[in-house]
Amino acid sequence: MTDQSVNSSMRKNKKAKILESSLALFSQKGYHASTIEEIAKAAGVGKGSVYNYFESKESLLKALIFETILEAVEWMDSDHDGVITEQEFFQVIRKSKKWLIKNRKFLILYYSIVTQPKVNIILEKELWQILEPHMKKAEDFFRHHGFADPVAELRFFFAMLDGISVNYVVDPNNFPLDHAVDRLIKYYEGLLQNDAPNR
Amino acid sequence: MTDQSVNSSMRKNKKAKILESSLALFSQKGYHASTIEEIAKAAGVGKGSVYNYFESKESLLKALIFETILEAVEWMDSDHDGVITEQEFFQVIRKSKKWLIKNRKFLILYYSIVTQPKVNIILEKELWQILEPHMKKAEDFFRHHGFADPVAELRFFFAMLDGISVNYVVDPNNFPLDHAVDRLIKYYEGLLQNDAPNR
Amino acid sequence: MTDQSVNSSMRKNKKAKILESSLALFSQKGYHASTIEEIAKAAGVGKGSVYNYFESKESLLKALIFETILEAVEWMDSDHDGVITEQEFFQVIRKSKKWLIKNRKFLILYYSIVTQPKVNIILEKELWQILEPHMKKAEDFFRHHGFADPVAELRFFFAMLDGISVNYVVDPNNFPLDHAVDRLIKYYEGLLQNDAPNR
Amino acid sequence: MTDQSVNSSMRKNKKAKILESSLALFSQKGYHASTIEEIAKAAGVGKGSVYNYFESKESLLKALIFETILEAVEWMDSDHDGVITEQEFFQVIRKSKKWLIKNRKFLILYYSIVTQPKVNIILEKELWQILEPHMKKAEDFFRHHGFADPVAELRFFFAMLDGISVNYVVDPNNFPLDHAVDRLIKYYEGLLQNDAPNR
DNA sequence: CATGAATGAGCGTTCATTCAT
DNA sequence: CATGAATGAACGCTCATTCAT
Repeated sequence: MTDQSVNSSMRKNKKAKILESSLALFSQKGYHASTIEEIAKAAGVGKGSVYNYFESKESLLKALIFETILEAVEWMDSDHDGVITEQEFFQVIRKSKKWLIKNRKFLILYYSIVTQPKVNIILEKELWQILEPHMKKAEDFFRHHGFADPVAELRFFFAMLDGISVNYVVDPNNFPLDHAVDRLIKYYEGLLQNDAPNR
Repeated sequence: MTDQSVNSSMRKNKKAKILESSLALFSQKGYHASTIEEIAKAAGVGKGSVYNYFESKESLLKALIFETILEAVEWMDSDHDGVITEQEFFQVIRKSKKWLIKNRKFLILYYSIVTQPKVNIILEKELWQILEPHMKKAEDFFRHHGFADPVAELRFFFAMLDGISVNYVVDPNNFPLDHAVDRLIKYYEGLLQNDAPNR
Repeated sequence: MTDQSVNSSMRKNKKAKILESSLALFSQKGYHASTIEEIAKAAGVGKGSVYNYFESKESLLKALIFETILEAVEWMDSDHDGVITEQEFFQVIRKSKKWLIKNRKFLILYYSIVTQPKVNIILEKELWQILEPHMKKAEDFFRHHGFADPVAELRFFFAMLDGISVNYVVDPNNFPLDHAVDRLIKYYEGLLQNDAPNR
Repeated sequence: MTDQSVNSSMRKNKKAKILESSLALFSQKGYHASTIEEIAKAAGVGKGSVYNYFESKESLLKALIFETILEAVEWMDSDHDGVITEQEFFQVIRKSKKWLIKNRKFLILYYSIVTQPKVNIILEKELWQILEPHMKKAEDFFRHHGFADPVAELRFFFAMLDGISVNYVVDPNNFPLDHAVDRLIKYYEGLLQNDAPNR
């Protein structure tokens, strides 16, 4: 057992603890309803300390989101060769499921933020810079498989993932996640093997 | 119709104006970030007047949501015979698209609310009472078409709708709504016509 | 049975009803905590009507107080000959007791008002004009009975009455009103019959 | 003592300053008519600071009342032997006078509060717990002096004190406090020395 | 006169942020 | 860096008062 694996609350650094407790609170009560004092208390630090690590409540939110997004991108994109194979495509879906389960709290927060235009605009630009290269690769994947409109195809694909995702995070105990992911995989298996029609 | 009844701004009654402006603001800035004063000003009424029509900010939110949900249910469920035919099923999808476009603001609000557990709990129970009978009918539809797990099937179906919905409302200018709806329709056409495999 | 004796709520005029219900509410919840709307509702009239009879909430309060004070003065001072006899003096005490019981609500209000300097100043002057002549007569009573400082004597006498009064109105069920009034009467009987010492 | 500890206005701690200024305002304008902002300003602190020391305006009021009551009980009851002698009884009266003068503001507030049933109920129970043991002792005093109804006797005694008290605090410049206290003392001297009649 | 919808000043309270220690 | 007392802008909400009907 390495030193880092010692249980969370024991010796994580303060910044990480603050991120952790703010994620827990934001996802549970919402961003506005969570106070800096609660976050600090949950992180086991003083209220003022939060401001030693983050400029403001809003920048804490941003940091939280980017941290997880970057982590996710990293995690998904294990192969950096710039091309997505069919095998990798289905791999991503399966990985998504695991990631979804692990990052439920984050996703709740993410969807509640992303649905607020005023807030969304702030994130949008920066997020896009991170995600764009990966999107391009995914577009190419659909393009190379002969889809007439790979951009639309990609957005539809993400819509399906979002649909599953949002339903799972909101109701993790009842939503049939396995069933849904299976359906999605079967769907794209059919679509990709198929000769032409749906493209 | 007397002269006084043609008063200023289109003579919509105040309650309706308040609902309208609060929907606009809630969907744009979020529930918490919108203030009663803004809502009142946008509705062209005094701050205190809001409280002549709604008990509190929260009850205004609730009213807003239930009003639209009930309208939607009514609108979707034109045929009250208790059974959904295949034709009606595809009809619902097509109607959904129109409703989505018309109720974009509402949906933004809805998704931002539904992803906040604390708030969600308040709505959940009451909403469920309204929606349950319709869900049962939809379940029966899948059951009668030979699906092994109609409940899961239904949730998957709604996940797909949610996926399209949430992507459209967040980015209406770029999301390929028609493409996505077409894909969805084709998918279910395949699934329903098919002899067995996917069920 | 005369026409006026028909039960209160039946055909009292509106002004009287408003005075009645405001007294009930003011004494129960306090002046500030009672709203015009409550008063109006309790009086069975519209909110706006209160303003047809009284200029403001404050003037309603004033009217309430002066009305009862004048009534009380009238009631106490049945004999207008300008002189208080010993018999009349004890009569007043006994009458006070009855009045106390009848006007408990008023007295609660009165004491809560009189203990607020800012408010009290408003009343003080006007009240004094009403009460002064009667006070003079009472002073003379003590003076004629040989008290060295009739003004102080009078104030002490009223302090005793106030003491009994405030204790009774605050706790009418437990305060031994009869006992207290008896003590007071005996005390003054002793004082007045006595030859000299206490004066 | 460091230099910083001699800060501005006498370095009374903030909580004490807030209590002081709220007492001044409550007694002058009444509880409801005094605002937190005024209190804060008078105490030389920010509005928000009041809430660092007191949960709410109401709890500030309660703190104010209990603080003084407890102090008073302590002050009056110097001898804790559980028995009141005749000498101590008269001592209490004389002490009361001094306390009255010192705590005029408090008493104005106290009487204005105690005459509002709704508010009174909140205090009543807690106050009673503090005062009860002392009342019992006073009851015993009257009992041991042969009074037929010591409970009533005690209440009458407090009524007399209240009468003097309320008249003094409302009109401290004109009310003949010394005269009244003398009268009261003489009265009880007579009553206690006397053989029997009045008991 | 009677009414109650409309109003906005003003309240108690919250909370992100600052800063002296 | 760490802290939490101090702050005041800003909020939701109340209610005395007005006024069109």
